[in-house]
Amino acid sequence: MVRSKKLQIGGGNRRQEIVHAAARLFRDRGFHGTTVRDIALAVHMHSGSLFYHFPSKNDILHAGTMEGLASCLAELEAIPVDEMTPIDYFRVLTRTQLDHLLSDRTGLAPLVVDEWRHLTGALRDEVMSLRNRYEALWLAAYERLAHAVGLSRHEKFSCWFFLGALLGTKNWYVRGGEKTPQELGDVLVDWLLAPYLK
Amino acid sequence: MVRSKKLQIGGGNRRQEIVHAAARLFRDRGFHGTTVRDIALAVHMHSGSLFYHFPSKNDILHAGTMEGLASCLAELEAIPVDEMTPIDYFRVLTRTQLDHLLSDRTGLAPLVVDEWRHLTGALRDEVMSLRNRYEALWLAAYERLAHAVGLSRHEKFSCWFFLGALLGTKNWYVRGGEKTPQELGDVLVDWLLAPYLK
DNA sequence: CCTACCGATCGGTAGG
DNA sequence: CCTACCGATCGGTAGG
Repeated sequence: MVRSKKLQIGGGNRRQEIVHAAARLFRDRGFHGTTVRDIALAVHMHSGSLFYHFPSKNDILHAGTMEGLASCLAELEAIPVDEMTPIDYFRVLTRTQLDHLLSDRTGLAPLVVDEWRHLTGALRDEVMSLRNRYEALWLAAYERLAHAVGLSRHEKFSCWFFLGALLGTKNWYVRGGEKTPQELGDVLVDWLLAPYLK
Repeated sequence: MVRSKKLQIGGGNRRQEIVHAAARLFRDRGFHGTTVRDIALAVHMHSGSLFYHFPSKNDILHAGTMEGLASCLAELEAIPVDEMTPIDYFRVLTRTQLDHLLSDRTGLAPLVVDEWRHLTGALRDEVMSLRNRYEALWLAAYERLAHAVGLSRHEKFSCWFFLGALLGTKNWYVRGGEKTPQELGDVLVDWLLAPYLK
């Protein structure tokens, strides 16, 4: 809670620049494949200066992962679940998630999916507990859907299959191709639900 | 093609030991998070000795990825597609793939899924061309299935969704849990096909 | 496959 | 946030 004035005023933006630049490098080269000099160069700093903003390289990954995860959660939790049918809600959830993942305006999404694994100790635990909230949201949505349309048992496994299909898109989706991320979300939901919607 | 006698006779096993030990380290710490000294220690060598067997650390990753991918392909291509219905074939394919991925007797599977991305140049190209054969096999199987049971259009996307669900299991499957890999394969196929099988 | 070693680079720090 | 730097470690090599 105790932060220097400098950090609160001027530091905030610079911190974010560092995190976002690092995120893209981590995505392309992996966490351990990226050096602090790579990051510093990308934000036009000298490598030692990074450590004025962050205590360690690990903390940069941690900050990026937490920010990316929090922003994704915020988007998903803003969807008015109580005003929608289970099917509509699930469709909007999927669209929103895919847009977040594939448009990835901040570059942070790949940290949340993959790179966070390189964290250890307390930094990793913090990520895991936020991930639990994320998974709980999806599981609740999937179970609600399953009861509404009569999907099979094994809802826990099925939800994870679905999330695998969803997050796996980042390995093959091509931006500017024939579908926008949101349109791909519709294809995904239809793939799952087509036989139940007739 | 020209190999020293030493490599052909005694070297083969030692080479495999190195590759398999390295694979588990790459899986746990990532390619760049693993040092040649880590690998050497795991096989009770001195770090310099690795370079008697491989020209570089990259070549160890390459060898592991190619071996893992080739062995997976061999298992999948050994399934007698002509003697089975599209549905049965697809089910056996899924079971076999999940057993390969989740039992992972060699430790090479994670290289094929993730770590190969850290390769560059010709080594990466070689992996990609073998991966193309792998993807073509799955796409053919999925299309055959789709025609047989009347799955929706977008077969390319759908197949990739399915592969995402399948390969994504490695992020959450717990060995020795309530399902064997093959049983999980059945759950996965039922998840996809249940409404069409009634 | 070991011994002995190299130049380069790593994450990070001290002092301003 | 820069300057100047550190000790440790990196992937890899020469010579046997």
